[in-house]
Amino acid sequence: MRADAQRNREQVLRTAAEIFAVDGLSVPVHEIARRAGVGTGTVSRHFPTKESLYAAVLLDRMGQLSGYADTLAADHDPGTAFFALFGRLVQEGASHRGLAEALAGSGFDIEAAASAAGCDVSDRLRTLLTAAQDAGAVDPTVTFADLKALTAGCLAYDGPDPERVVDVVCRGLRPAPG
Amino acid sequence: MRADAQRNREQVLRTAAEIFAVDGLSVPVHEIARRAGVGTGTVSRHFPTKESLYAAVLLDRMGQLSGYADTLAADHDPGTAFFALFGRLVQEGASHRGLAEALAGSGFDIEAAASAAGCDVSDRLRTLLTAAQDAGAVDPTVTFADLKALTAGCLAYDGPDPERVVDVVCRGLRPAPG
DNA sequence: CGATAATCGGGATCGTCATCCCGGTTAAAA
DNA sequence: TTTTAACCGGGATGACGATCCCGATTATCG
Repeated sequence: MRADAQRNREQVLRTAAEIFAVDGLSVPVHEIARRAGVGTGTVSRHFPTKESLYAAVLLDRMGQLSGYADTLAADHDPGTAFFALFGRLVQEGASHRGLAEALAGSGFDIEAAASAAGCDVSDRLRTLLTAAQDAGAVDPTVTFADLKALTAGCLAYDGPDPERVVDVVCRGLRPAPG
Repeated sequence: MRADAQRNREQVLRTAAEIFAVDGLSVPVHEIARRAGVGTGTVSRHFPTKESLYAAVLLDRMGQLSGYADTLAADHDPGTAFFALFGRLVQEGASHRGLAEALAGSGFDIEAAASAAGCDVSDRLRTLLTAAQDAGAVDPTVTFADLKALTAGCLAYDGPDPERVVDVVCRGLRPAPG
C-alpha cells in the first residue's frame, strides 16, 4: 500500500472515531471526508460501505483496549487490574455502544472479528474476572454472563459522573462482607 | 375531535410504541402507518413530524410509568416501592433510550414536557428514594444524581438477563451492613 | 334523512445521503 | 529522470424516506 494511502486511511479512521463519538453515527460520510481533509471517494475506497467504517473504528478501539488490558494484567494485582479495566470500559464505552449496535443489527459478528484480530477484550475481561475471584477481590458467585450484562449496561451509560456509577456497581461486585 | 380521528390517533401511538421498541427508531413512517392500518397522511396529520411522534410516544409511556409509581407508593412500603420502580424503569427502559436521545438531540426538553403533563417520573423516583432512605432500605449516602446516573445506565442496558443487572446494582444501593 | 365539514388514504414531491465513476495527480521503482 | 500504476478529489447517480396534497369517504348535527 502506498504511503499516502496508508496516511489517508489512518487519518479517516481517527477522524471518524472522533466524529462518531461526539456527533453520533448519522453524520454523513461527506462530513467525515471534509473534516479528514480528503474527498468522499477516498473514504469510499478504503471503506467500501459506511458499515465497514463502523467496523474498522470499533476494531481499532478494541485493539487499544486489549493492549491496555494486557498492560494492567502485567503490572497490577488481579483485583486492581480487574476493576481498572472495568472502569476503563465504562469510561470509553459511550462512543462504542452505537457502533456495536449498528453492526450487530447488520449481522456483523464483532466478537469473531475481534477474536481473529487478537483484540478480544471480552476474553481478557473473563480472565481477569476469574483471577480477581481467585484472589478474593470479587464475589465468587458473580458469573461472566452477569459481568457482560453489567458491562453492557455501564457501557451504555452516557451521562454525568460515570465514576459514581462504576463505584456503585463495583460495590455490588465485591465479596459480601459476611 | 371526531371519534374516528381519536381512535386512529391512539392506534398509531400504540403501534409506533411497539414498533420503535422492537425495530428501532429508523422504521419508516410508511411502515408504521401500514401496521396501524391507516394511510401515511393520517399519521402526518396527527403527528406533523416524525419527531413529534417520538415525543408523543415517550410522553405516553412516561404517563404510564408515573401512574405505576403512584400505585407503588400507595400500596407498598418505601423500600419495596423504590426497588420495584427502579426495576421497572430498567425493564421498560431499552425502548425509551433511543427516544430520549433523539429528542434531546433535537433540542426538545422532555423533562419540561413531562412535568407540564404531570408525568414527571424523575420527580417520583426522587421522592421514593428519600422515603426509602428514611426507612433504612437504601444507603443514605446515595444521592439523587447517583441514582439518575444508575438509572440511565440501566435504562440503556439492552442485553440478556436484565434482572441480574438490577440485582447487582440494587446490592450496591442497599445500606452497608457495617 | 340530508347537508357539511372534518378526516381518510395513498400517490406526488423534494431533499438527503451512500455509493460509484472518471480525469488529473503523485508516489514508487527502474 | 522517466514510466507506470495506484491513488486522489469531488461531481454524478440512484435509492430511500419524510412531508404535503387532493379527491373520496364518513361521522356528526339539524
